[in-house]
Amino acid sequence: MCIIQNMRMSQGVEWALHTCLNLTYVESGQAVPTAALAKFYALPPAYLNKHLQALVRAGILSSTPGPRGGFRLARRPEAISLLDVVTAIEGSGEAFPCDQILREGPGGRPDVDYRHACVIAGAMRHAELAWRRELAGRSLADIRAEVETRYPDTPRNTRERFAALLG
Amino acid sequence: MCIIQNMRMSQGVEWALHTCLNLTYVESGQAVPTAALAKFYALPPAYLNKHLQALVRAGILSSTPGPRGGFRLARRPEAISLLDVVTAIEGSGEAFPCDQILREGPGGRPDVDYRHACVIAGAMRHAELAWRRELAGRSLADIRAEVETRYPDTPRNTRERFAALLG
DNA sequence: CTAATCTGGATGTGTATTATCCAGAATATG
DNA sequence: CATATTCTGGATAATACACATCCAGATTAG
Repeated sequence: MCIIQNMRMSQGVEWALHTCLNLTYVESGQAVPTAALAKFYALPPAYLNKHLQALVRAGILSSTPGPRGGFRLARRPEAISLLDVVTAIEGSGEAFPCDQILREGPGGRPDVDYRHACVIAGAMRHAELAWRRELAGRSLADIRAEVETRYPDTPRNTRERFAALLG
Repeated sequence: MCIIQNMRMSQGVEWALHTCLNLTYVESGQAVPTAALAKFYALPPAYLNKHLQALVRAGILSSTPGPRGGFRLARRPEAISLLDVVTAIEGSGEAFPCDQILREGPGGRPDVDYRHACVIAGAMRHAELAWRRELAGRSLADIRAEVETRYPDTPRNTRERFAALLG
């Protein structure tokens, strides 16, 4: 009966955010392979690796092949925003798809780009900017600080799990 | 090569927003059938009708069956926000899908609802609230006023097109 | 040299979005 | 009252996309 749907970002965003956050607890210089990062949350390794590759392309992670290789943060946690991670996985395209239906409307002209001229598209873009601004204002370091305030065991738990997985 | 995707809302949102905006130009009391609303932008009538039904269920439009029937706004344009229309089509679910992967992590517990406990999920929700707030702050009347400032021909064009379609 | 690991392309699978059609109900008009 | 018009909602089909796997090739530690 209903066609109601949900604008959803891919689950990979969740994987990427948690994985990046965990990597802030790895002593710098040490790389973590896909297999260990996947086991951390029981994620499918091959597919998680695709997302890790996207994070490397975005300059958020760096990768090293070979034994003792894997992934590590490419920048300090203070310099990685939630928006950086979201954009790396989801792309920077707008959530409101302006198909420029005004072209077919009265007074519509084929030479006008209604993605810019349309007031509705502008309003939707404006709202998305507010969303991006919020995400850009929060770094992995901010998130980590809040986590440690609310769940003091997290650093120990995380490091122990990594130790076990890398053992 | 890439798995980069785009969080996208359905195209129906664009159809619904433009259609509702056009309906603000119809003299109240008059209903416009699906066929006319679809021709306005050369949209598929049967599918547009599904979206119109969703707008009726949301209390944004009211519908009348029979000859001279169709759809009209159920409230004044000042009382219909962009968020109302977006929610009617897209639903009110969150765009960030928290799959609670923390359950599988160190110290993860099956009895905790990580959609609330997870700091990352909270930050994503916070950003979405900023988006919703922007959309809730803009009414169809606001949009119409901005349209008329920038494109003074719009009221005449819209009414003429409706007159032609309603014959 | 060998084993470990990343990279990126090819491919498969299932779900969601897009779209159509039809039977049934409601109603204006003559 | 008969008829044509229009909405409603269910069934169904086509297409696109998200999710997932696998493999060959490149890189590097030991």
